[in-house]
Amino acid sequence: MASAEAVLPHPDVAELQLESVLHALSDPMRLSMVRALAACDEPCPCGTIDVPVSKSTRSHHWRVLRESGIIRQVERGTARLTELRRADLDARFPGLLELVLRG
Amino acid sequence: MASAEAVLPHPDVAELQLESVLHALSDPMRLSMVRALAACDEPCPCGTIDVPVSKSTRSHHWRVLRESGIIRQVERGTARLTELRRADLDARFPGLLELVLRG
DNA sequence: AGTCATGTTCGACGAGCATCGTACTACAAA
DNA sequence: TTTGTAGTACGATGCTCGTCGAACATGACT
Repeated sequence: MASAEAVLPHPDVAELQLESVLHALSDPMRLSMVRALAACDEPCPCGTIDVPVSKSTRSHHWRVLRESGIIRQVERGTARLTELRRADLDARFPGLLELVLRG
Repeated sequence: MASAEAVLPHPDVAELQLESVLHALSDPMRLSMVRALAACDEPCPCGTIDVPVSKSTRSHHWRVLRESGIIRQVERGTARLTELRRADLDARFPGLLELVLRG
């Protein structure tokens, strides 16, 4: 059958808060997760991005990134397809993402 | 006589850490301080920028901004002349400051 | 000298956060 | 059905951070 996809709650583009975004990106672990995610060119299960922390901590970080509007997640089966909200971030904070990815 | 100026320790341009800068800017109070500072076109005593916190808290925030490399401070008399490190920030993280000041 | 202004430092307090392990949910595959 | 896989939720722990007041330092001005 067609894959059942459930969308999680995400902040709208207009609701993105600079403080929240900066705070989310100021954590080294989350920063590396964002950079790793940028290397994928398609939405990928967040489990495929490995970071040296426990499963629950990783889940926590993805939540922070999602709630600040940096990533978008869609549930498919047991997996949670994750991608950067490039266009939204560029629209709201032009240049920020590029800057962060360059390091 | 010539005004006695003492320079405080500042991180070098090459030492600026993205995480530290983002963390410093992710606090609403510090963000407003940076924006207020940007409105001055000359180095001004940090006391002239008023924020709704106590004197010691304000001092703490200036220290965080200085140690992350966002501002430069020079002592002159009892005052501490403060300015944004625009050129340094632009060199290291192009576009970031402009983006932050725009909101 | 004495006083005022500018700003730091210190200790304390409360809130938030990064981290973990365990328990739990839900889909998939055998 | 049973087992495995992907991920969340919860409670606990320890650290960091924003905040304050009080004390201190230092230069300027009378």
